[in-house]
Amino acid sequence: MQDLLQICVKRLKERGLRLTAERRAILRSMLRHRRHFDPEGLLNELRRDGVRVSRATVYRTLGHLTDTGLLRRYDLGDRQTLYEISVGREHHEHLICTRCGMIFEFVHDEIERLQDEVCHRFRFEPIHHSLQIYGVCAECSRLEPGSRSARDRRKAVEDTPDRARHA
Amino acid sequence: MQDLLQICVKRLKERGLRLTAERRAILRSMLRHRRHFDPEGLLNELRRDGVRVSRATVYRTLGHLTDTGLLRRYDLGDRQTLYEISVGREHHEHLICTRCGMIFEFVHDEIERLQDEVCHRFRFEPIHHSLQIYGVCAECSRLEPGSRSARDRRKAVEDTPDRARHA
DNA sequence: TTACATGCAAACTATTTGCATAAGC
DNA sequence: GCTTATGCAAATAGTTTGCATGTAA
Repeated sequence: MQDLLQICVKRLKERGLRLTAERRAILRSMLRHRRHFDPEGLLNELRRDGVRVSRATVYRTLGHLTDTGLLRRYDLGDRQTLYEISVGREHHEHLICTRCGMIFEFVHDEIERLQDEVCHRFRFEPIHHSLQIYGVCAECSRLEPGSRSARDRRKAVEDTPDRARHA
Repeated sequence: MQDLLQICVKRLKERGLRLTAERRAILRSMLRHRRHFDPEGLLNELRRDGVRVSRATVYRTLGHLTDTGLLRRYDLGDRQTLYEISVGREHHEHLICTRCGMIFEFVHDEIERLQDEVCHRFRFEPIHHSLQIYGVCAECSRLEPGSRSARDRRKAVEDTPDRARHA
């Protein structure tokens, strides 16, 4: 994790981006995430840690980090935008439970290979991709016969952003 | 196309949804699209045709049609939400050119099969999925050495919503 | 010292909602 | 006639931007 920070700092400098106190704090905070995070959540963490940083700066910084390839941005629909560190992490796909909002990840080489094949056929130069499968996770189909929308449920669990939310 | 209208009308009635003049106009308008369309574009078409309908009604109706399975909604990221008729159309994936905004579609049974396999492994019950590959299309990599963002370009071409935008 | 970054508040975009009125069935 | 749908305008959520001020290099 320390070296990840080094890599990020190096990359920023290479791009002529300045290492401000705010950016340092944002890097530190985002590097704590094993998985994805969203801008608002990151902002909350920063505030909780006593870091004074504006929402605008968080958005601007996440944008820069995405541009420099240090972050990947995923648009999961329903107004959910997630970021995750791309350094040292394989690209992966998402299973999104529409009941509890839980997001599972999986890596699938063969699917990736087939995508490349398609791109080649279209003479399309792929930069990145994003596969989301929406449905009902094992726990939810076991526990809940009714269904709340992912959005409602997400609001209810927003303090437990990174792990399974089942009991 | 006439029968598609019949199917839609039938489905609405089954769900106890009323066939208002506005909904009729929305159905007529959306059924003209061979491919995807977006809410704002549809609204513009309706207005162009002299139909008086509010934006709220368009959104509400598209929501209903999606709920009843007559439409599929795709969230392509970068604030693009597209709809397309699902009746009589296979599900497909998207190649999105980040320079010209052009969207290509492809169907890939093997990728779908592998997805089902993954879902099964996770005991995840898939409802729908969405695969987007972002990159540069053949024309763009040939024509334009520089690159405008998809968003900028999209604004420039918003009057040609459904076809290739090259030359 | 100078170009780049920040904070603030206002703007923006896509979408949703409350409520009074209108109209299918 | 009862219930559902509509239009309007205001609300919402997420994100971006203009501008004066601050600061890394």
